[in-house]
Amino acid sequence: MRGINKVTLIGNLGKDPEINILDGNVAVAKFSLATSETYRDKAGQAHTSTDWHSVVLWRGLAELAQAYLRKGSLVYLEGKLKTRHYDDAAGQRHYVTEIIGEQLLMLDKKPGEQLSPLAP
Amino acid sequence: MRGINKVTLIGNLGKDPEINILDGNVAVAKFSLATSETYRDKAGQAHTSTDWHSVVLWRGLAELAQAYLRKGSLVYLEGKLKTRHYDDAAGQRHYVTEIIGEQLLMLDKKPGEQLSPLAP
Amino acid sequence: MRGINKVTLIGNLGKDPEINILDGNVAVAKFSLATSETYRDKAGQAHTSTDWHSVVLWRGLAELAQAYLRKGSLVYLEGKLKTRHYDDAAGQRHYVTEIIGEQLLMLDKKPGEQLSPLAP
Amino acid sequence: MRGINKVTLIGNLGKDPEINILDGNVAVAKFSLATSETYRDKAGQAHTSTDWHSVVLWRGLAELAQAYLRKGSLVYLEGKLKTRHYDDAAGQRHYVTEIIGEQLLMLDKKPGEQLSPLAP
DNA sequence: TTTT
DNA sequence: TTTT
Repeated sequence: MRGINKVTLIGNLGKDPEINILDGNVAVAKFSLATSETYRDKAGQAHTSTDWHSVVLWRGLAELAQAYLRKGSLVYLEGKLKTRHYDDAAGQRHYVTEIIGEQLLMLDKKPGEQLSPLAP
Repeated sequence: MRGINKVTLIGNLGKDPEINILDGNVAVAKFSLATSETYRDKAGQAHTSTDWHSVVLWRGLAELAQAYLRKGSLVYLEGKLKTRHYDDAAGQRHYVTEIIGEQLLMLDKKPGEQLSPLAP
Repeated sequence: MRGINKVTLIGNLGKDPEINILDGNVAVAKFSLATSETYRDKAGQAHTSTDWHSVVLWRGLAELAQAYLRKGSLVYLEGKLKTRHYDDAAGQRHYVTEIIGEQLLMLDKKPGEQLSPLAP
Repeated sequence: MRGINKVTLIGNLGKDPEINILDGNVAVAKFSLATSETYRDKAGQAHTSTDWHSVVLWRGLAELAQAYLRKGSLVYLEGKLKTRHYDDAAGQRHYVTEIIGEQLLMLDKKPGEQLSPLAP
């Protein structure tokens, strides 16, 4: 049975994306994305709660991120959830859940806007 | 700025859900959900890849899970991503990403079907 | 500026799909899909409300529909909204909104299940 | 069987929203929303295709639209599809499909931005 | 016109 | 750990 594994986020980048070029000239971009929601407590007081998401983009989407995304950029992102694991020096297993991006929309890009280059 | 944090899954429970009743008679259900996709490699060979997701349901949805979901059940689940952390005995920080369910559809429930009780 | 145009439905076919083969051997399938929701009125009485959607599938998805979908089938469908128009004999313009399917999951397909052939 | 009926749009308003106040002081807002996508033809030429959607907002969301949305505004909208019908003077039945908004995000609102009042 |  |  096939299934559905889909994530939809609208939020802001916490930092500039980190770009790596792998063997075969394949680009990978990673960044944290913050999604915020506001809610009211029982006393009617408004609060903001923020969730952070680890995003990974491959190939063309990574190149888009390198060219157009910076700390603070507002994006729409669609992708799938993947959880991988590694074992630390003490032999403890760690799990890392990432969103592998499949569609990206830049929501605050001004046409022709000049961007500062990414730190190397 | 408010954002969007939304997950949509269709998949099968790996085991019976674990139910806990917290203070104030609040029910919580946890289970792993498998989403599978099939793809073809360069040789045209079909492969199945499965992702596992940690799902948490609260209150009414947890009671639904207790009453109607079992190992193997096929469900549609909508929710939001939350990542929490804890420090292990060696002082290493671990991150855990869960999907907090907000809408649930049972896709293989037969009307009047008799379910085995959950293990205590 | 690019945008997002996405529809997600889970529901049942009202009738068998209608299949047409166009020039160039391109298959098109059309069917109505019912999505139901239950709600409670102010008196606590449960009601069911049903919406009907016009679905259009092209090529491979149309062939899937021909082979595996029948009246009553339960499906997950993802697609985009398209509104087209035509003028009737009295010169009045009519608008028709359809969902062009992009992803289809059969949710009640039994493996190896034998299906009655579609009426010609 | 309950189902899923969900629409997700990101696009721009074609005109200022039309606001009506019904009996019981219930606000309704209506507007057309354009979603655009770019694609390349076989010759590699880029084209833009636009779809128009009829959006209806009720109560609090209608008041939000009145206060903050204008022609050209960029919004994220989630809602459900509803198709209603009416018969014209010639006795022909017309169908109208609308998106009943359930969640709205303003994607280009500057904090404190001054908006021109809606035409009465 | 579907389904529970 | 699921399912087809």
